[in-house]
Amino acid sequence: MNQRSRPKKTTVRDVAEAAGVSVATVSRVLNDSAQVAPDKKSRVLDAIDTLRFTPSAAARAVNTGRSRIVGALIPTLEHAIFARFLNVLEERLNQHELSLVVAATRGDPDVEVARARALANLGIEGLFVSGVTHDPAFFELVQRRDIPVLATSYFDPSNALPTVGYDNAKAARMAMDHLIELGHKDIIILHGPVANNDRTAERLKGAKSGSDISVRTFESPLDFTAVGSVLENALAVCPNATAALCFSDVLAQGALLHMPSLGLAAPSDLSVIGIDDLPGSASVPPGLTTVHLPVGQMGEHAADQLAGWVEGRGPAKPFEVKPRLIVRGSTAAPRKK
Amino acid sequence: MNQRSRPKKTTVRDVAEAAGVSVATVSRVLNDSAQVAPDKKSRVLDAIDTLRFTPSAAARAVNTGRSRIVGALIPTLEHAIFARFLNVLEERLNQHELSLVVAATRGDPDVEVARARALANLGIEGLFVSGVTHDPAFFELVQRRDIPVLATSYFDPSNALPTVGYDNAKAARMAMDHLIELGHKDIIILHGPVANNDRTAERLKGAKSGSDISVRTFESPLDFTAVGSVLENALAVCPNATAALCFSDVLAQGALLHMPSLGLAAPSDLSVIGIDDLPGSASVPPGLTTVHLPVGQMGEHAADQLAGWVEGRGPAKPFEVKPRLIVRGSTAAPRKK
DNA sequence: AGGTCATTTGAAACCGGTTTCATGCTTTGA
DNA sequence: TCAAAGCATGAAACCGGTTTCAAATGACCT
Repeated sequence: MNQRSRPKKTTVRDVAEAAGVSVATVSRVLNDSAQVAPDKKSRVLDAIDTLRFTPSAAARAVNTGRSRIVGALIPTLEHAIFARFLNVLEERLNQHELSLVVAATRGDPDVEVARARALANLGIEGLFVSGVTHDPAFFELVQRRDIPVLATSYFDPSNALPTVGYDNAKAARMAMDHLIELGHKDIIILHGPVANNDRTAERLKGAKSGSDISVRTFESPLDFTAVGSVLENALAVCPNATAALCFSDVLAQGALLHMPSLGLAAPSDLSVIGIDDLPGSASVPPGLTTVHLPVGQMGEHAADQLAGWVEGRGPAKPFEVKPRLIVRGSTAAPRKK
Repeated sequence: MNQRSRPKKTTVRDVAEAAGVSVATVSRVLNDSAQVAPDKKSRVLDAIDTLRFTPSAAARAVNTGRSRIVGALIPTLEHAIFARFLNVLEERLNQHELSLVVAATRGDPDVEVARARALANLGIEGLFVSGVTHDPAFFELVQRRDIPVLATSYFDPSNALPTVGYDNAKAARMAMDHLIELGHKDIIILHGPVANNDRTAERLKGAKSGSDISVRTFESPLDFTAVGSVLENALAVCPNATAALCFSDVLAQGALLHMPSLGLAAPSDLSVIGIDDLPGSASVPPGLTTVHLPVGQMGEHAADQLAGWVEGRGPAKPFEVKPRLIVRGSTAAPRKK
């Protein structure tokens, strides 16, 4: 009752017969797992070639207990910052001969659990997630199934989950300090959705700590267009604000693009600073000052760490990638009023 | 010699023993594959629960011959258009209980073959690729391994590969026609890398056909920043150009952002039109006129078609999603000279 | 009561690989 | 020269599920 008429795959037994050896020997040449006499080896290789034999990954996985697949739970592929991370992650995992299966969670904890379960059922050996805050059902699942989990886009060496990423509070703090050093005293913060997003929460904490500047925060969808009206509203509430700290370059770029229609110029009327450093941030006039998040580096280390973990070289060690302030044209000292 | 001390997984036999039934019965409740008496069924369910049993996907795959994994070969995750496509694709595949493993090819045919091989070795049941042009080794591989392949971002019902996507020539033609209708007669084309990219090649064909307007084409990296100097150079070569057709919104946005520094305003000095309709294209002043490519719809159909194929419901049927012109502020009739 | 038929059920074979273990053959060393 | 050690090899067990097949049970009918 096969769906596609399966043309009875050729197996190791076929190869063994064709080469006149035992299946054990075939398996040995398949994995270089032991010495086999040169002549037999080449006979096996020939048989493999002429029979167009390709070993079944599933059958191998049954024996070895290894699927060589890891999963990544990503809030959304649509944000360029995740796409860049994934790009590097996939490439690096490939070097470890691991495959990456992705699942988007839409930032919804329930979806995350559902997707995690699907990945677990698939037999993933390890899992990447964003941040350290997750549904209890998620933690129960991965613990029950004994799945190594690595948290990214977050750094906290004391967390139960090993983290590879940046300190979000510090990143926000860096942006804040830059504005303060320039002399800004009335600063508004534009941030993305904070629900179920510990990265945003950390940034808020970081921005508000370490100085006595009082800030007003405004939430905006992570969307170039939507930020326009949010910014307009924010400036209505805080007419004396001289600087806007945006927790994502998406928001910052959106702000810069919409300011002209509000009769505002950056940085003279309003300094704008972002976090991420997306491609394009350098190009949006007058050039977006931002805190660069080294997601490429993060991807490499995350891949290496999880690979090491699933290879049995011990649990992943937390690793911090350092954000870096990039000053461009969109920030300056506030104009004397 | 296990890496992680594997705590001898619990198996169907354990469950069978605990529930006092045979393994066959356990398998039956696992798959709802046949009637089993309610009391036995619940005993099995209980045993599964208390033993925290989770079936091995690999073992199942060995018997059924189905891995429930499909692959996607993507030039790069970094381009927003692919990210949007993947997002929808993944979600839709999930509804078919298929998992998606992604591999980036960097637009390099050799990398593509290598990645395809890795995916095949993984045991994927089907594969998405971009466009219909690929290395001979690629075609040999997928044919040899009998892997259903669906080409996306491309539509050509007569191609050997089933295609789900848009007609690239038509999309470019639509943009061109819009400019011509506005009265433009001197048009420059900015396009991304054409090597190993049949989508770009098709767009070039489409843009050049159907009218006697002569165009000059310029290649630019798909990069917000790089396009600035390419545009500058293009305008030096074609000082009388009144419109720029960009084969990707990335290029078009980049052009719009750099024009002020060249002393140019859109659309009065130069009309600019793109293809893609990225998020943000509406926000870049004066609003980018572009040809919307419905990649979300493409993702849904691609997922449905490939799912149907691997479920044995016959090969995928070509499906066209229709590009649509979206007129915003960046195009207008040429100024009288 | 006896026969037919549909429904549950478990023993055992099977899927396609890997791994163990005993065997026979070749070296090496005293 | 003969025992001890080393090596390549194949038979068979095994991994953790699914599926076949025949037996057992029970319902239905004349």
